[in-house]
Amino acid sequence: MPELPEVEMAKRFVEGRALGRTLVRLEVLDRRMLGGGTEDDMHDLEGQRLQTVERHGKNLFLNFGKGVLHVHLGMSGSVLFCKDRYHHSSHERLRLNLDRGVLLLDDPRRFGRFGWAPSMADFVAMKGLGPDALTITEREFVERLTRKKSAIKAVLLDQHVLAGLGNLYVDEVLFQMGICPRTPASVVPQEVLEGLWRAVGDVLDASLKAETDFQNLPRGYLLRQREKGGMCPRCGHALSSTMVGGRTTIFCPNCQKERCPV
DNA sequence: GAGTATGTTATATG
DNA sequence: GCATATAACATACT
Repeated sequence: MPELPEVEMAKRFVEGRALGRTLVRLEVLDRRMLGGGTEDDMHDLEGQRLQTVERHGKNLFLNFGKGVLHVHLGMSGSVLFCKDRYHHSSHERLRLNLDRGVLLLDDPRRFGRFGWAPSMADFVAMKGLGPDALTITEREFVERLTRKKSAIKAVLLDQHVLAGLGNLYVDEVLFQMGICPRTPASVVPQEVLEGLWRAVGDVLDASLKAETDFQNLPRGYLLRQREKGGMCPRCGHALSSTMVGGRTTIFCPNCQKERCPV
């Protein structure tokens, strides 16, 4: 589920239910998922009020004043809320008992992480994350991509370059721009990189507008076809599947052959 | 059983 | 240091 738009939805969800609420008791239900900080650090947040909720890339931060609770949803994580404190979900890993209601982190595959950090900025610096994909400037985007020799898909997936895009949305923006996923970033002309920057913003905005439901995306989006193994929404050619940067990559061999080294 | 999966990190190799 | 590939993590689903 979680790339940038899904995490942004989770942020809004938490804001709507828990902003201003006091964390009465925190329960770590799976220590294997502990990321930064110690369990004691997390318990120090008890008694504090949730002041703000922030996001950087795919990372979510609940700011309790005395530091932030960091959450990464991994491949299968989701945030749930229940009014009833006796309610349990099938794969809950972290439980935040509030003065009204309970926030749960549910994650079947346990690829997610949670922990404590002094602030979002500290966490981002410590991990060396690139700028957030939704707020990066055109200039910075071009600067960060233009000298990379790796396949452009691998560069866009690298959270140290740009934080927030995952496998599905990278395929989408490359499709929108007609760029072959294997093209080295360094051979993409500057004006095309500028267009790509715009495509990143447009695709993320469209996904948020669709509330991350692919079927609600505009016609002409690759994400609507991905499951069906179907046809290019632009030219009708059969979509291809290949591996780039170790990930399954769906693309249209007809629309995305510009400078393709394959 | 095999193959696949929206993520990240460690490790090995050139 | 960079680029690339691979495995590992843990679980669910087809």
